[in-house]
Amino acid sequence: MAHSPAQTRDFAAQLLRNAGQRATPQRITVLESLVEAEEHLTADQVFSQVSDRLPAMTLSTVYRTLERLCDIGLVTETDLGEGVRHFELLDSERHHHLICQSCGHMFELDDSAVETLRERIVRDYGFTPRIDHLAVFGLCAHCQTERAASMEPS
Amino acid sequence: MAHSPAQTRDFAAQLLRNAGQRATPQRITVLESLVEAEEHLTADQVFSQVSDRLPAMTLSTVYRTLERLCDIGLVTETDLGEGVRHFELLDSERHHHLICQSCGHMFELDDSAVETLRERIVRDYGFTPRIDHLAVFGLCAHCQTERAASMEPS
DNA sequence: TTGCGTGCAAAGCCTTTGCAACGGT
DNA sequence: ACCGTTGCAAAGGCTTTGCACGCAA
Repeated sequence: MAHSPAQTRDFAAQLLRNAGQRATPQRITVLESLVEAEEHLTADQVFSQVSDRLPAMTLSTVYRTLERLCDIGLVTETDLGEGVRHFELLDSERHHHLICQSCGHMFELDDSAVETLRERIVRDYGFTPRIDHLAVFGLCAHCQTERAASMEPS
Repeated sequence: MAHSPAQTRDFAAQLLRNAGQRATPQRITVLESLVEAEEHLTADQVFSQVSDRLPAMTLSTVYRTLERLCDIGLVTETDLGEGVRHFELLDSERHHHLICQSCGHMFELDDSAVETLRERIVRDYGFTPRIDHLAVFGLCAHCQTERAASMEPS
């Protein structure tokens, strides 16, 4: 299932060149770290990952690279409401998150749940939504029963 | 339809006291400005509004007040993806936004479009979502046709 | 009176930017 | 060789925090 390191690097370099971008080691490695992560990372997390292989890497380059990757549609940016942006590879496997405001736990939300919303927006508003990564806040089942219990003093 | 200034102030003070909070002029005026705005404001916008009436007001008090108001459920926080947080009164009139990534224009999205999503999350995940204010990015009808046109050179 | 809330100022974080050196193509 | 990229360092914008005074209850 997984690719060998070399394969991933070549793959990343190809993606860049196909998009008409220069395939610099920095860009390749940033992309590589997102491919390997298979989940959303903050700029800082990308930076630590990449630093291991490119000691001279800087945070500003990470930001500039991530911005570029978003521009060419290889990466999406999501705000999980923590005051930090998250970045992830934009592949066909869209997924979303349910975030419990009480315990902070995160659950994956299947994209099929969002499909209806997407269709209605297109149909009713002629707007093409780009719902790549939704973050929905609320209360998880566990915290919900817990909260209900604390309200029954008897 | 609209309330008189005095009514709004009393209303705001009541809301605070009912929630077990001290009704200080600062808090009342922040709440008041959100009631009058009838839309989402940034902390800074609230600050300018309130400053007119309370010259000694500070931004940090605005932030502390807004945080408190969110905690007690009177206000919601939304991230419209501009690196700034927006706050608004949480009343029954939920509304959402479609934001065009090309022209930046914002359209209102009716809450009914989100109802299905809300129901599915409850049904399939036992999670109680709090979708008070959704921001959906994408392309508006206008920019869409424009983009399509620019891709037909003939 | 008794804390909680506020003003002020400073710090903290994440992110962006200017500029000269560097390195893909 | 050329022009886009990078490293470095500094600035920038939004938000939070410590502390002593002031005020709602």
